[in-house]
Parts: sequence; C-alpha cells; structure tokens
Amino acid sequence: MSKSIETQKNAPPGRAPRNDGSSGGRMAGGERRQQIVRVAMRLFSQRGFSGTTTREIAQEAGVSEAMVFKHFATKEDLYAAILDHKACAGDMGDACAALGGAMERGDDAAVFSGLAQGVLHFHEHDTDFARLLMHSALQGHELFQMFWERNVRQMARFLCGYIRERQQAGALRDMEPMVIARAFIGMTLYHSLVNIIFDPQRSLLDIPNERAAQEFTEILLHGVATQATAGKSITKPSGQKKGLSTVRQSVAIAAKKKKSRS
Amino acid sequence: MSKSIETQKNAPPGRAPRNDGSSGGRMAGGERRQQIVRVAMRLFSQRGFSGTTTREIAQEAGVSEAMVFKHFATKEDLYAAILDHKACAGDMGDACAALGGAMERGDDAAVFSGLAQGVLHFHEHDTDFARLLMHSALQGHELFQMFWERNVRQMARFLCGYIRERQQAGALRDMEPMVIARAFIGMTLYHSLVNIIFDPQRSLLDIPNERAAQEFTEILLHGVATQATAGKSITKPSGQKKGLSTVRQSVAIAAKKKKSRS
DNA sequence: TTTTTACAAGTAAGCACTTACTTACCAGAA
DNA sequence: TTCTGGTAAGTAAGTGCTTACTTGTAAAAA
Repeated sequence: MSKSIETQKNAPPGRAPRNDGSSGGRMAGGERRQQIVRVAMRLFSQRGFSGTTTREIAQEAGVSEAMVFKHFATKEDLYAAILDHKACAGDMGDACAALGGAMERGDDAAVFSGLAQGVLHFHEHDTDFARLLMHSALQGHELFQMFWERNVRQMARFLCGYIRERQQAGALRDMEPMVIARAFIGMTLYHSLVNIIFDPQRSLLDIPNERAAQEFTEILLHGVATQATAGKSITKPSGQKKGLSTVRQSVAIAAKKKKSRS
Repeated sequence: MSKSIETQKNAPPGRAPRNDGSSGGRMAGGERRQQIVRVAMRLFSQRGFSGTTTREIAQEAGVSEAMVFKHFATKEDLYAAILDHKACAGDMGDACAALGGAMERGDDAAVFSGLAQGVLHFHEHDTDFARLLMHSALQGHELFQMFWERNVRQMARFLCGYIRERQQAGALRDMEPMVIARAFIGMTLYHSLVNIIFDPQRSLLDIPNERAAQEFTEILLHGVATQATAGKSITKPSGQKKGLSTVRQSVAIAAKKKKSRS
C-alpha cells in the first residue's frame, strides 16, 4: 500500500471541515488537488486528452482555471499525474498473492477463475481508469507503456510460469504457454472491454463476473467439444489436424530452447 | 519525409503532366476526395479525432485547407464519411460465405479457425481502420454503434446459431452459446489488439496469424487440460460445478425458445 | 465561354496558460 | 480576548496562439 505523496501533510487541525468542495468554498491544497485529479480522470476517460479542455476540468471541479495550473504546471502534467498514480497503485502483486493457495494445491480452475475475477472486478469498479488506459494506449503515451510493462506483461509472464509448471506436472497439455495465457487473458479482457466500452447495455450477453470467470475457465481447461468428439479429434489425424500437431511439436521444441527467458 | 506518398494512380491522360497530386496540381474531384479520406483516416487513427487538425490533413494530402472543406462541409462530416464508407464496405457476409463449406461438413475446427483468420487478417492489413474504430468506440460515436450492430453483433449471432446447431448435433457441449462465442472472439480480437495497439513490437508473443487461429481453435474445442485431468474434472460434480450447470440448464431452455434460425 | 479545382488570406471562436489582484485562514503579539 | 501580518487558496480578465471554417480570386479543364 504505497500511500505516495498526496495530501497527508497539511492536516486540518481539529477545525470544522467547512467544505466538501463540490462547489465554491475553500479547501486544503491536497484535497483540492485530489479532487481535480478525480474530475480530470473522469473527463479524460470520457472525451480523451485533447477532447477535454482545462476550462471544463476547472468548471467541474468548482474552481477557476488558474487553480488547475496552480497544482499542475501543464495539462500534460495533470494527465501524467493520473496515469502515474494509478499505474503504480495497481500492484498486481496482491492479486497474484491471493492465488498462492490455489496454485500450491494445483487447483487450476481456482487459479484461472480467480485471476479472471480479479481482472473483471478491477475493470468494473474502475471503469474510468480502464477507459483512460485505452485512450493512452491508442495515443501511445509513454505512461501506458509503463503500465503495460508493470502489470499486463508481468501478469502474462507470471501466468506462463504457472502454466509451464503444470505442464511439467502433466496436468496441462504441451502447448506454448504464452499462447494459452494470451487466449485466457484475451477472453477475459475482451469481455471487460465489451462491457465497458463496446456494448455497455450488454445487449448480447449479460452475466455476472463470477459466472463469466468460471465459464471462461471451464472453456480454457476443457474446451467446448463433447468428450466423444474431443477424443476422436485428438487421436484421429485428419489432414488439417495433422498439420496442426506438426506445428505444435516444433513449437514445443522451440519453447524448450527459449526457456532461458524468465 | 512528410512528402505525401499517396496519389500514385490517377493516370494523367496523355495530357500536360503538370500534376502528380503530391503538391499543387489538379485532380478530378472524386479522386481528390478519396485521397483526403485516406489521409484523414491515417491521421485520425494515429492521433484521434480532436487530436488531428484539418490543417494537418490538408498538408499531408498536398492541398489547402479550403479544399478539405470543399469536399466535406465539416470535420465531423469527414470523420463520418470514413467510418460510414468502411463500416458498410466490411460486409462480413463474404467471410461467413467462405465458411459455408466447412459448416455443412460440421468441421468445427475449420469454421472457428477460418473465422479467426478472417478477423486477424482483416485487422492486420487495415490497421488504421482498426485503430480508428477503437477511437470511435471510446468516443461513443454513433457510427461505431452502427459498425457494432452490422458487423460484430451479426458475427456473434451467426456464430451462436452455428454453435447451437452443433450442440443439438451433440458435437459441442451444452453451454450458453454466446459465452462460447465471446470467449472465442475474445481470444482472437484481443490478440489483434495486442498486435496493433498494446504491443506492436510483439515482445511477448510473435506468431503468424494462421498459427494463432489454429491454436485458439484448438484451445476452444479441446481445452488445455490433459485428458486424464479433463475427464476427472468433467465427471466429478463439485459444489461449484453444480451451481454452474443449473444456470446452464435454464439458459438452454431459454435458448430453445429463441431458436428462429434454421 | 462556363464549370470546376484550386489557394492565399482571411475571421471568429476556442485553446492552454498567465497576470494582477482579492479573500480566507491562522499563529502569535498586544 | 482581540488585533495583525504572513501566506495559501482563490479568481477575473487577460495573452498570444491555434482552430475550424469562409471568402474572393485565379486559372486549368470542358
């Protein structure tokens, strides 16, 4: 829990709070700063960086434009402050730690399902930040790169490590672990994107996060083919299937060579 | 390097050369219009709508700003023209038609793999449009809504129909078809998004589209668990599983009522 | 000739950011 | 307690620059 910088300092000494800041009135510097950040995040996430004016931010925060520039030297600085603060906050370590037990038990369903639920819940209860991230990704902002490195990439590698272990234990099939990781993160993250951005009315599919996580896990682990078909399909080498398994074998070999990558 | 590339085509018909279109010179109205659209799409996709100026567009197209407004009454009109043109062009009917053979044969692997390849190739060779779509989705532009209705939603419903058929034929397990469709489209589309936007250097995973399509299909149909594990997990009814299947049954009933597609 | 394609040179509005000034708050001297 | 001065929180009204969009005019094509 890094309660970095921000506020803390100028403690209001036992005085009447006086002011919720929603409009007009005076506020302690730190609080006002936080409020501006909150408002700015909402607006940036809705309209994008260049689609949001500093005047709008000031207006919604109930202060004059000059106040915004008292706290942040430039508009870009304000943007960076948001991404910076949030990117560092989301640690991803907590999420992984919560899965520790399931991992040691080798309970794959719990591991994958827990991971998916973590991601889905995070996005659901911080929609603004998720949208902001998409904006900054499209914009190619360097702070998105940072977020990608610190969170997504880390998670993918972590998941890969677990998958490799389980493959060696014989519980998972011998496929390129990163492909499996991408498939699962893909189902989950895409589902979030649809819920948040593409189809917030959920006109196509409207299920609670827990169930989505379970179903995706079920699909990842066991597939959607019936067992009869599954067995047939795996053992029987049709033309196309043969091609596939050849590819897969060469991949497995390549993967072993590449093992140095941590 | 800012010299606009574009222009090549429009054969000057044995006339005074005069014009390569790159700067100055005359062009037939329709061609110039198309060129402006092409340039605008590239810029909008890179910097977003409000991040792109009409001056930049004119400059890159090798004309004056006034020309842009001769062809498009407003900047918004230009934006709409792009989305409109492309959204209507991508028919999704072709893609589905190409899968017809595989569908009649009941070759699930070919159907899913073909679909994934279609999507992956489309995004790869029209990266600008994919990025533009993301921008317009975030912006909540009405033309994205249209694209979603006409393409993504249609594809999802189509896929659902196929999945239902195959479930009734006993080839696929009895899960909510839309969940399966979302899972598969999710793997595929997320993979595209990573390649195009999040990690264009492909630092985590760099495989050709054909292989990605095959591997995702394999995962969807058969899962990643080994068969021993798979059998155990499917037959053994844990508490969680029971709850899940109850939900699934009610869904299946609802699905039967809805069945209009033949 | 007329029509179409083009652009230089605008204009008014909007933008990020600044300046010069006012107000609220609180510690400590009277 | 009551003054009082230092300072942080606040603003109205700019600054100069950029933006989307226009106008008037020239010239190539038909």
